Amino acid sequence: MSEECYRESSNISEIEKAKNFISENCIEIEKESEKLALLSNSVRLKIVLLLKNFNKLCVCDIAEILEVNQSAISQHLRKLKDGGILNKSREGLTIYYFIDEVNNPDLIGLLEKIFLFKE
Amino acid sequence: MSEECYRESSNISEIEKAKNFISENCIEIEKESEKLALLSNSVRLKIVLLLKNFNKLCVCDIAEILEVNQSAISQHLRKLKDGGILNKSREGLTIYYFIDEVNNPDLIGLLEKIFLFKE
DNA sequence: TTATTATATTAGAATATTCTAATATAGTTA
DNA sequence: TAACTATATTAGAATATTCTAATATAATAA
Repeated sequence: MSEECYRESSNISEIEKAKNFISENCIEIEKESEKLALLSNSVRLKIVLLLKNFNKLCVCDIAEILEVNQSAISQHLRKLKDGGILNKSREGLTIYYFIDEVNNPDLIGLLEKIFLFKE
Repeated sequence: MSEECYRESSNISEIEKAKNFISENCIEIEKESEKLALLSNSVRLKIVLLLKNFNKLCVCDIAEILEVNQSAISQHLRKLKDGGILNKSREGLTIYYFIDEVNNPDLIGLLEKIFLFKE
């Protein structure tokens, strides 16, 4: 697929540099886009922000706070956990979710960068 | 939809606080999740990173660099522009896209926060 | 004017996401 | 043990996203 235009390309070498930049960072970029996709759903973003502010919460509390049903919340939590953003711990029947800060050393800072509002 | 569990809720007032937090910030959270959605597609994320590093690029250069066809690139660029992340300028036949830094004062910093690699 | 070039738009197919409803699982309690 | 509670899983409907192919638009050049 040759998409190049015919105009005197101002900078063939710039394009080469750009191609190298992409091929060198492609895998990391794709990984990052997947993490961003986890945060790009507003329910999931709310869950992560809640856990940032309230430390840990159980499934049914999250469902009540967000007024979203338990099955949907469970499915979102699973995605966040599979994506390495959250972890969970059991206390009897109750399962608490929390941000996996070990796996995401920059997440809190990132969220603060995204959200300039103060809580 | 009452999703609350019957266990002695450790902290009714915490849940109230959490509900207030969500309702106070709901609109901003939804807006941010839409911005994150723009960056959560790997082709669009690559476009933004390219424009961060190479200042401005035309549609066909981007298509060539990313090896994605022109129509798809145009459609992604439109989304990024509609979302306020990019702007464009025409020079003859060629249309250059660039990051709208006025509208996104924190975007560059955010991208640097996301990508710890150095280019 | 006509042809050419770069970009934009559109329709629709293929795919992915998210929710609901139903059911399963696994601790807990009687 | 059986009943109950919190959470997880599943199937599938509704919706959204992304790409391809075809075509349109707009600036330029002949």
